Amino acid sequence: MADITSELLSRHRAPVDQSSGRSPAAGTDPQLITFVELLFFAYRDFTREADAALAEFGLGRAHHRVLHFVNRHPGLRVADLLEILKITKQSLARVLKQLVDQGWIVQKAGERDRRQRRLHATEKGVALARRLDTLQAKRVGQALAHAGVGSDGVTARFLFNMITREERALVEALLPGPIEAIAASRS
Amino acid sequence: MADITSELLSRHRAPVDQSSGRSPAAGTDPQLITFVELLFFAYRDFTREADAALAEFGLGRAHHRVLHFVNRHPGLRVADLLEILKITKQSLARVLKQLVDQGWIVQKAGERDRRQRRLHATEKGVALARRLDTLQAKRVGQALAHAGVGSDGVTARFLFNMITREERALVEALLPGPIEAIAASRS
DNA sequence: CAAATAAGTCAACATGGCTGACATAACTTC
DNA sequence: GAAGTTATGTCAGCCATGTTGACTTATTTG
Repeated sequence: MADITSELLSRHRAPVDQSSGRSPAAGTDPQLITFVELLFFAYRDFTREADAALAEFGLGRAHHRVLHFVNRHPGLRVADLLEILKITKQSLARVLKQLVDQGWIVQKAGERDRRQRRLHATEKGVALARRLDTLQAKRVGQALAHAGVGSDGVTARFLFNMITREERALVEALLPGPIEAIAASRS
Repeated sequence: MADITSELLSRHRAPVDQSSGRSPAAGTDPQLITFVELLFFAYRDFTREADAALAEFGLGRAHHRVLHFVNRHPGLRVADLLEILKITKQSLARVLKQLVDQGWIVQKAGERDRRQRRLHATEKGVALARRLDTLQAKRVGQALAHAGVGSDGVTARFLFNMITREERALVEALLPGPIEAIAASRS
């Protein structure tokens, strides 16, 4: 391996370009762009382990998202999933059908409204969801542990405020409690 | 609109399921799973505005990523982009070709090594990159401003530590300085 | 000069988004 | 009870963006 890495790693001493600098977005705090990049890299790696585990079963990231939220919220309806994931019914149907056919999720008609298909993870589905959750929770836990004083509160609030304002109430309703309670709890 | 939202929003009072709780991943701090979900929602919305702006030009998220890093690091090589984005040469080639054909990016043969195609954003490319950066930087800036005491340092360290350990040095080399300098600067 | 490297290319395929149109069952309203 | 609305499912096709594998070309390096 000889080696891209060496050039990238040595950039501070030997920049790739004569001008040596980054093009700043005029009017934007250049520091913020660094956070934008960090978020890209963080998410890139956040999903990689789970994706690899899912591939063992021929599943993809879309299946993961559905299984995750169904496991977290037993009895979730299809319409709820559409709100959460912001995808179309047809996109959801494709992965949901596979999850049901392969025995990860079961559908039960709603008791009050029998048009509804309340979704539940099967035993097998719960086991997979837990395995994936554990992978991602470990990464998050490790990152929080090294983030410094007040990391839980700050991180919870930061991520929550990245959500589009109109969506925040909806997300908060899915969480175990108000965001401020979460921000305060593990600190 | 009558209305999914109402059921989701009322979950704390009227849970969808008799058991009323979430299935915890045994052995995993259940609070951490909340952070996993927050990261999903944060990223979901982080990308939406920029995606919409890109659609005006018939471009997608993949184009954005390439344009962003080329703009940030003028003279970047194809091999560097592959390392950063973790995609294959063929995937990159497709979007890069479009960006070059449409005049967002130009390629210049390397001076020392004429096999290289050093990439640069054109004036038009810089303008678009800035516009997108500004959108995302504003969102991040707003989220940081409401995240509480020490938000910059904690968030920078949190996101950086979400990156796979082996990749961190590479990312750090792309940033304007060591992560600790970034974590310390805007605090 | 031979080998290694940087980049590009062709072909085929998978995943997961999208639109539009239509079907079915069950609930709600008049 | 008929008519309208709602929850869900489905067919068909398209697009963006990822993948593998095989091969080419130009250039640098040993």
